[in-house]
Amino acid sequence: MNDKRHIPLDGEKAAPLSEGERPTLKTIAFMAGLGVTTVSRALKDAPEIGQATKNRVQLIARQIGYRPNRAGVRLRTGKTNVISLVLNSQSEIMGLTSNLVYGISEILAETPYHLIVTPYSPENDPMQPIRYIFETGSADGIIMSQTEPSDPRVRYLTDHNFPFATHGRTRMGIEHPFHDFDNEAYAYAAVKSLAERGRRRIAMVAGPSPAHTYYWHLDDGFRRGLQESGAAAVPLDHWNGTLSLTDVRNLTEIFMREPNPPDGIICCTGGLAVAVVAGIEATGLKLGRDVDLVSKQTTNFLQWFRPEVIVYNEDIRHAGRELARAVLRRIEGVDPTQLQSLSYPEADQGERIGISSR
Amino acid sequence: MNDKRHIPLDGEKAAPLSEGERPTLKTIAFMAGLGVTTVSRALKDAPEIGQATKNRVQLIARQIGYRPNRAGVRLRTGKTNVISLVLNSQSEIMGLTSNLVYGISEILAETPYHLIVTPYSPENDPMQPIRYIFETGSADGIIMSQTEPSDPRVRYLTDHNFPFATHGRTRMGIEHPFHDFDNEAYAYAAVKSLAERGRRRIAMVAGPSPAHTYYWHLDDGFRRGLQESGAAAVPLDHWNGTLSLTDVRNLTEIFMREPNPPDGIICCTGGLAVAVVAGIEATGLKLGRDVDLVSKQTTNFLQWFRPEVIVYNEDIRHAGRELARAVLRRIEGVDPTQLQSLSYPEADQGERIGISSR
DNA sequence: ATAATTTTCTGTAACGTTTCAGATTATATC
DNA sequence: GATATAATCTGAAACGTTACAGAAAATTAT
Repeated sequence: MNDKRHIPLDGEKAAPLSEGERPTLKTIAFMAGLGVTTVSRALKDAPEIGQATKNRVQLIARQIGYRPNRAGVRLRTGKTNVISLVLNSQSEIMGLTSNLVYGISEILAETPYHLIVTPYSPENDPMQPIRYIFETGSADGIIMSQTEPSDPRVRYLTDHNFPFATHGRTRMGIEHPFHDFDNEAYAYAAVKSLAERGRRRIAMVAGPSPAHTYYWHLDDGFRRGLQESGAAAVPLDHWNGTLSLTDVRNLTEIFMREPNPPDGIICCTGGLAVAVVAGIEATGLKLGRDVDLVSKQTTNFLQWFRPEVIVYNEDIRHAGRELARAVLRRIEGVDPTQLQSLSYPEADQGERIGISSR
Repeated sequence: MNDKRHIPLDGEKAAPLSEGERPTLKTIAFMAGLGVTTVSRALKDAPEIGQATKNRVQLIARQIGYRPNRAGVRLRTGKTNVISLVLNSQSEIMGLTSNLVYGISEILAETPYHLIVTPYSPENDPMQPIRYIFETGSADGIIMSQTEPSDPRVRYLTDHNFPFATHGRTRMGIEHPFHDFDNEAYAYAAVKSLAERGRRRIAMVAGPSPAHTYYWHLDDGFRRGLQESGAAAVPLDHWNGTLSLTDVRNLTEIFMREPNPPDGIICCTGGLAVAVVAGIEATGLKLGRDVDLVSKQTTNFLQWFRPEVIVYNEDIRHAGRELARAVLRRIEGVDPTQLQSLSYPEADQGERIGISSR
């Protein structure tokens, strides 16, 4: 079979005398005595290239450490091999950004994709980075967080058929890839664990964001839990959307001094829990005795802070992995309904590891 | 002057009938009745283009929302307009990654640069991502952390004259751009504040990384502080390099139970402080009474944890900004010695804001 | 008015890749 | 042995940009 090599005559093709230069298809073509087209196809295992040739070309490519020029591919095909992570640079739940980044990177590391991080400050329009990426075609897919029940970004990208995945769900009748923590299940479990401890008057500090979808899931789970356990909800009025932790602490203090304070509180982030604990303790009440606190955390630290806090963990790194897988598969054309996943609250085992000290 | 427009004849040039397509130089050239070369130059204010033409071209470009195609520029010029942030995905000091990213992004937002994040897992060779970026030319500059006193990455990039900036200094006789927190000043200030409170036997938990440069700076400041204040160092033997926080807690407990325990401890990260406090309290000793603790933190949370801890802040977002500015200027050819900066410990004001609750 | 000079503009080529439409060679068919 | 068919391979063109060398027009000098 095709054993005769095509020996190139001297000067038949411009010899790429590239010493130290990065090898290109031309380099390989020259070395193999083939055309660049053939090489290009051989490297991607095209069926119209002979097996022997493919092996030969691939061997050469491997030997000289050929790596396709991203700009060349991108210019010709429009494929960027980039995933863009778009997030709000303000609202940092402890370790959220880093773990998302690391989780996504774990998946992308085995692909040709690079990860571009595109933060936007809260005073800017959240649509702006989205439009930019779409209009300039600077990524093949987008991962975004801070999802809202009716999210214009989701509408825009869906309308334009641009691959994306959201951290969090929407409620707008559009099927799209997402990964979400099951906050309904969390709030439900939280109520149950309080009820188990005999707590009957329960309040939930759901974070200052009824704008975000998770608020409603929490609320659903909260209600379901109350219903089943027969405990009463203690409403937190006037806790508007833009509270600092200090505000939360002070409000908690006022709140706990009112007649009939709650004996169980549910927090949706570790940050809130810290502030709420400070407020509780300012009134002289004692955690675990007078009042129990359940909190979700994304980084193992509440146990160090107050071991009495009942903790559920949300694994953000896992979310990052799921989101990365989802966009990649969406880019491949997989149906959005196949790319929706939830993760569930993990009751903390009380292990005191996790905040890396390095 | 030059008022006569060059009116293109019908069909003189291939009319780019691009409806909905992204505008390119060709589009503008067609609209302006000019050559693409002229347009290209007009957009970058080249001196050989008439002022009137420049204005006209720039107006058109603005109107139709022209944005240069990154792949085109990159292929032609080799300029990627990308900065790569290379970091260890394991060693996460609270909020370090996110704040670095946000700080860098703040600066890059006003430039054409994008930020690619390239984490590497600790089991991989730290040189690998560096080589990849250099060999594939996938960025114009690198920002990296986890700097070591004799850092092979610094040597490699310097040898290859590739722009970079490090978070942390080296001690290898190479002048390179860096930004660093003045750990010497911090350790010194920490000793002084302990001495002020009458503490005489001081130990330092400098983190498990004598491999990293900052360890030595801490040590320098520690010694200087002791010398000036006449306090004694309590050595921490057998605290080897890979301790979990639980290990730290347990070691602290053992340590504090030995005869003549320290009455002042200095921690170099908030994570360590948490574990050390837990160890101290396990022995029944009381913070602020029996022993004082000074810690550095990169996120406001120690005050919430134990208000007794004496806190100094390290502003990582600021570090990100400085590092971004440094690489950018290095890319422009500015001398490395001009691109070295330090930031100084800020004694905490005790404000209880900073952990965003959103 | 003509030549010399400056100013302003232009087409071509190249960066590295893939797609298209063929071209060449080998193999099978009659 | 000629022809059809399949299997391999190929050059040219294009993606959008910039560098180069040069052309055309306007201005100045003679």
